[in-house]
Amino acid sequence: MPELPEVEVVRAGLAPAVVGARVVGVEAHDARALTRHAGTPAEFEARLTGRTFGGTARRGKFLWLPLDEASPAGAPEAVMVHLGMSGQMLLRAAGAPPERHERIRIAIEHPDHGELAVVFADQRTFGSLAIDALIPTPDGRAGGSGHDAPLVPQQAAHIARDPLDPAFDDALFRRRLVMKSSAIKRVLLDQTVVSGIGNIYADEALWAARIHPESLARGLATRTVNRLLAEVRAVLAKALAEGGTSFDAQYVNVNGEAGYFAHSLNAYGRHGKPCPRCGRMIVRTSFTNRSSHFCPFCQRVRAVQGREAASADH
DNA sequence: CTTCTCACCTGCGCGC
DNA sequence: TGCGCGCAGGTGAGAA
Repeated sequence: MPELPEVEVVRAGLAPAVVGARVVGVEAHDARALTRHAGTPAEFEARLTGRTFGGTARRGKFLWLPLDEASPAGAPEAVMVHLGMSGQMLLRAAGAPPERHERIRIAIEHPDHGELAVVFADQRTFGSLAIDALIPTPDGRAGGSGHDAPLVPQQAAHIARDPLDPAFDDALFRRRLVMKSSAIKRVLLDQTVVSGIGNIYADEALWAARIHPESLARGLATRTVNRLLAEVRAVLAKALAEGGTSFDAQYVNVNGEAGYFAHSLNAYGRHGKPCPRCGRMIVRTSFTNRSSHFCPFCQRVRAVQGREAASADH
């Protein structure tokens, strides 16, 4: 369940069960679920057992659970989680039967809630867990949402802050857009420019801002970029409030429940159906091994290559 | 340097 | 029923 709202639903769901809980057992069934982890599955199990979770944090689509105790070398660490395309973090009763596509099970003991199982299940195995070092943020601000520490996992340090992060720098985002000679949709999906946006919310935000996905990023007027950023925030916040987007049982919260934002989609997956704004057909085009969905009438290409330099400053 | 393609996987729904 | 094909919410190594 991969974009920002879905990952945030998972983070918020894990927090009450995990913070303050001690790991009493780890079973890593599948080494593919540890592709981001430097050691072996056995080493992961041994290193995590006995540790205590001190919080939950998220930046973009990266989620991490800081550990109370430092590493033997004295460095702060966290369990880093990336859900990939199909990962799930599920909370289950201790000893619950194996989930479909279960890859890793972490048995925990919480002072208030007793024994529980945290299960990482993942059909396509693009997601993974890792024990990763926490390093200081360059700006000294909190590393992500949900936790105050100015630390971020090494593996997530190259990712930009997400648009719902209070420390997100709008002016920096605008400056970086002006330097990009790519289509705006490609830039929205570039996690080093702005994190948390994936294929669904990119299409939704571009539809809401009435911007063609192939518009040249550096050709957008400042007011257009500001409108886009506002729509990105609006669609992410609304999707979060509705529990995320679920098309099937794949994308669920920690209790296995689907979100209902799929009912609020205006463009994504709606090709051949009328645009909710103008009534003309939404189209689908192929885009980097995936699809873009947009309204060709509401979303025109304005920023034509070769003309953008003259009109970029507003 | 920047930009872009492709591999990494499993499973589902569709047309034949 | 079965089979092949296209498609799916992401990422990052390596090529251009």
